Amino acid sequence: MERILIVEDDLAVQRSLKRLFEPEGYEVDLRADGKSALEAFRAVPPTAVVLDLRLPALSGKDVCREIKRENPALPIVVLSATTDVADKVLLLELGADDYVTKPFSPKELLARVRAVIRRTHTSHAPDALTFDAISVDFGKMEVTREDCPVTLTAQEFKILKFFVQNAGRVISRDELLQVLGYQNYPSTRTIDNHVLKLRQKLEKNSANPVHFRTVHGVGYKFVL
Amino acid sequence: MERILIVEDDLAVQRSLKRLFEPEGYEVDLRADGKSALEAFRAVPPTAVVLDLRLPALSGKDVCREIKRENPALPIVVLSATTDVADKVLLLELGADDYVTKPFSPKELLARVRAVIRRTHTSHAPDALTFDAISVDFGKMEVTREDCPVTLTAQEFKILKFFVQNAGRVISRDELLQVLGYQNYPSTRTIDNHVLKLRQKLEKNSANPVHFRTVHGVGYKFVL
DNA sequence: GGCGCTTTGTCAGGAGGTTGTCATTTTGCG
DNA sequence: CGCAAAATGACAACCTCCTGACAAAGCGCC
Repeated sequence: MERILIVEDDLAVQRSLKRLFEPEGYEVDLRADGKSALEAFRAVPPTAVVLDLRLPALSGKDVCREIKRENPALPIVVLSATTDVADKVLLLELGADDYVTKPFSPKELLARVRAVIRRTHTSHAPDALTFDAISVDFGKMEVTREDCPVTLTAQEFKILKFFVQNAGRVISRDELLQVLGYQNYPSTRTIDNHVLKLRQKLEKNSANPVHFRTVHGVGYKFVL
Repeated sequence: MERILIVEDDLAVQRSLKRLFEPEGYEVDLRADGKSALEAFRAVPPTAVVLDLRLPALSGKDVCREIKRENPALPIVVLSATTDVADKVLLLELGADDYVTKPFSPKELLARVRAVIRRTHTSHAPDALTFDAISVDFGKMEVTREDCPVTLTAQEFKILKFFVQNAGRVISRDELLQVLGYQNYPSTRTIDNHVLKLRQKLEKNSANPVHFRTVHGVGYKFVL
């Protein structure tokens, strides 16, 4: 499902945003300051970001610039308290994709977030990736191995996608659980099972995995 | 063959743009002022427009606005002499799809033009389409199956159209709700029903759908 | 190397969520 | 009012994913 990272320090606004997005089927990740927002963004890249400009610890502008630097494709909608045109210009310069001025209508915010998501979704061409004899198409959610279609479940696909996006890096189980949208962790066996399935479906010899390596005591690492 | 309408009054830049696009297989239509640009645009709609901001006769802004008014889907890339951000904001508000500031790198301009073309191409469907024994005419809103006319309701047709336009891609129910013009209310059961109808009307065996596939936990995918 | 503890691999149910389908109600429109 | 289309609700069928148990493997310590 789609994750929205909401960065907003006012608790009342936080709550109302949560109430706005969750019933619409979005998963909401609430952060109150810029530092923790960046952490959350790095841990699990969300589908879109809703960013308040006035923030403690790290200004919204810095957060915006930093997120765009690391992931230019990730859409950001800024909540701006002022209607000052200079601000808007600045934001677009920083790379924000859209902005809504406070006080904002919930419907409008929702519409704008959806718009930026769709914009990036459709313009984000069917990016695919091939390695070994395996090719992965993220838009179609299709995977083939030696030209044979392999069916992956939604969760398996999420994990594979995260692996591919973070190829080479060691990834903890906790991180993978977050990818699946958990905060209160289910048993650690869960991840193992998913990795098992991925190995069975994608590795030549699932007993001797080449791509989905286990890093004992830490987690997993996807290579190539 | 893809046509690029280039609106640029500087003859030297004209020449270099021509030399940039023609070797890439584009047909180039050069215009030096806004008035003649609009004439050209109305005579033969190009695939994309490259528009200089500073123009005689009619300002680039007006041309941009006018073209977008008549054909919102036509992508426009603006050449802006100034790096003034106020201009950029204005352009995006006028409906420009992208902008490049002078002096620009030819490679970058080419890339951006290609990007906007691809963006619109993927969402622009042909007027008619045939698959299996089914043919769909979007202009006439007619569908036939094995030469028998099939009647679809307005909503069913909208969904079918979106499916066809995004063939192969996995589509969430939320996205489909947006297609029907909703921001929120209807339950996701509604989508299921519409898909059910489409399957009953178009699939050979609606119990084993070939074209309207369900992607468990995610949404649907239309193939072929 | 051998022992024991911890971590991971693997499997088989079962709970819980998701979807297909139908009947029914509500909406929209002339 | 009457009709058609759309939305809702209910239920069953299905699929996933989680859990828990056990086996296997890795690591540290002697």
